[in-house]
Amino acid sequence: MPDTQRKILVTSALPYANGPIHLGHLVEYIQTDIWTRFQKQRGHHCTYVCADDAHGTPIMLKADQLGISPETLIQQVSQDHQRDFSGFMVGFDNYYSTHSEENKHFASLVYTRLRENGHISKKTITQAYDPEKQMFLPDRFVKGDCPKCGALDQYGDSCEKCGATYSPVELKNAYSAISGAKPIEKESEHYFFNLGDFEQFLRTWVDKHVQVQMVHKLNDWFESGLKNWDISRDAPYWGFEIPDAPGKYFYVWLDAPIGYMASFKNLCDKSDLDFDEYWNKASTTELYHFIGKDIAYFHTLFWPAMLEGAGFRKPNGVFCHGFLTVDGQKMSKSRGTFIMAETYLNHLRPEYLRYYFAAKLSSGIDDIDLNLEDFRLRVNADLVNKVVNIASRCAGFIHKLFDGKLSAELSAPELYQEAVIAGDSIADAYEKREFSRAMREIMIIADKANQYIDTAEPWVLAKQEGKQQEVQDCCSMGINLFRVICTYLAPVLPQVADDVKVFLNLDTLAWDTVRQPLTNHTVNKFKPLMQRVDEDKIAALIEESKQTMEATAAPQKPVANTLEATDATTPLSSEPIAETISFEDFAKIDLRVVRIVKAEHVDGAKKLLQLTLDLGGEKRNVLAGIKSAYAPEDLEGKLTVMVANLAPRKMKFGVSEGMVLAAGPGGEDIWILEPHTGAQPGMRIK
RNA sequence: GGCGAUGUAGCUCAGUUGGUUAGAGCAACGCAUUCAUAAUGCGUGGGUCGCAGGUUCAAAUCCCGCCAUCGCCA
Repeated sequence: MPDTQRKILVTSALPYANGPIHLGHLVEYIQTDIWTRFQKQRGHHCTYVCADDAHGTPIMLKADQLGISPETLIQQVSQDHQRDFSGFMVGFDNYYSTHSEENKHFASLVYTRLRENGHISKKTITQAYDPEKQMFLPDRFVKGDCPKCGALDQYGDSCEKCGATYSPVELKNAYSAISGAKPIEKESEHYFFNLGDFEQFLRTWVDKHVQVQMVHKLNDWFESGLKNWDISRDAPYWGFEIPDAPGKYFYVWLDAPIGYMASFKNLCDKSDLDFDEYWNKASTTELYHFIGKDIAYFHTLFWPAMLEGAGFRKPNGVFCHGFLTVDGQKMSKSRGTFIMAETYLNHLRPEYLRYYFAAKLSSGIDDIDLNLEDFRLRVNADLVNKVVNIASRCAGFIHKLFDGKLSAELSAPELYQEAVIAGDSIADAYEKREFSRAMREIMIIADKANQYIDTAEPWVLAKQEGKQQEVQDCCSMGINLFRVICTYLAPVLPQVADDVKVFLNLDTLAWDTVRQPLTNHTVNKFKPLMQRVDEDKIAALIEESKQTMEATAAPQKPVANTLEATDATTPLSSEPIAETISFEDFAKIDLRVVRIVKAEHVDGAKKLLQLTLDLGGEKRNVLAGIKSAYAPEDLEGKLTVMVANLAPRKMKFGVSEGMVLAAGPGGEDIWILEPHTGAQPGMRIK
């Protein structure tokens, strides 16, 4: 038991209830879960709550598309989410929903207190309105042509082609993404939370409660001025109606963080936890929120200001983490690296990923990369080859020669002591969320254990007369070190921890129990605790991810209620087949197979790559706008197709002598053509 | 375009307030070993610390510029 038992409430951000959990989400839940398990293992009273974020326009519309009620949708999604979390051994003490009585109560309570304290104001604003569907349209639900560059079919807030930002009313040929109708402008009175009232409070609060990297970013926001926050939405809206304001609903982001309170309240009603003890203004309990850096604004400004304004306690810390990339790039559906939690679990054990994330997570906000090859090698080397191996190589002797009984004394007490002392630094690393440091320090103990066994050579002693005691001693020593290591790894590897308890015949792996080594103690027969990550399983995972994404990509397009505009997203409808041409017209275009011998970045160019193409003798320089989709090194050596007789064109960054053929809407989604194997540079395509 | 973060060995990352020949794990290579899930141990090679300047007796570390990646904003 620790000297003083802390009371800690921990949350992860609430996942949005309109889609499945993927590996990107899991960085956060695994990080939080490890930290929570660590606190519990240390003897603190730690409670981990979460919930589905179940309100808002996207959910309303998705339910509509599917022809089900929002209640049914969020019910189903909640089940899927909880299945996935439990599959990854994320051990919430309570998992709830923002669509709940408790949340309605607290959202209203927070709001009315803010209003009573003068922090709510009203203002009439003009927004895009869908006359057919009779609802106001969020920016993302208005589509049309970019007013700057004319790119077709862009969202109402910004252009993906040229990056321009604008308001939906500026779009040319605007249409509602829901009904296809042309939006009109309409006025409505909105309710605002006066964030500006809290500037002084926030400036000092932020300094002490969020990571330094985040403070830099927050300073930006402070300098540009805190704007009042629009917290109301007009009916029809899927959410809670605002008290004394018929037809006005709380914006989803208002009641989402309040969901932390609601979930905890729900747990209090089922247990002996006291809500007020944790949430009263002067609470001495601790409150921490783990979130992604993308939602920092809500959690480091709006949320503490709301709590302050409504007379509740503020968090002790808001911990931001970075995003997940896979093999160095954003998760990509076409590459099969957009991996759903469920898909992962069809192929691989959750603890592999838990360990890998732990080995890479720090307290900072840097993105972390899941490099699949590194993942396999790292997990196999550390967990199986190093850690599990220790037990595996000692257990046989103990079991066969000594009937499972460990020696009465440690043969290398100083080494054992070293491992116990290392626990202080490891605990410090866990506490500070420096998980990568913790894993590194644990592996040093594992290395030392293997070195120890190598030096002791029990397999040699076992063959010698009168050395039985030494065999038992050194193997007992190995088992003892193994126990210490597994205790330190327990927050990361819950299943292994449970299995180790059975093997070692222990009923707890509480942190401090390692101070007392296992002597004269009988252990059970050893069973392999973990298999290596199989290369084929990873390949199968990627393959299934590709297929799943292809399968879901199609039906996700709104089949919806009406109108032609809904299928505007198919390639054929957004760009109809061009006018018929004669064969002679086609024959004028000289298409050739080429090899990309060199591909490099162009200084100063945002979209272009410079390609050196080999036509089988002749070389051409081509500037291609494919930088957003390809890294140069991925192209070199590959074959593709170019228009060889296109007139050279002078561009800002040089002359382009032709063009390569590619398809796709742009951005990451550009695919260049590649001939089947056998084609040779210079061959004409006809 | 503005702001911020990042850029260290093939891969993943450490590198405290500037201070000897820049570290670890994995991978590679050599040797040893066989108790262990072809595991382990010892050893070797491998780096213009993104590029180019500057400050300093001394720079991966501080300053300026540029490049790349990522994010936020207009």
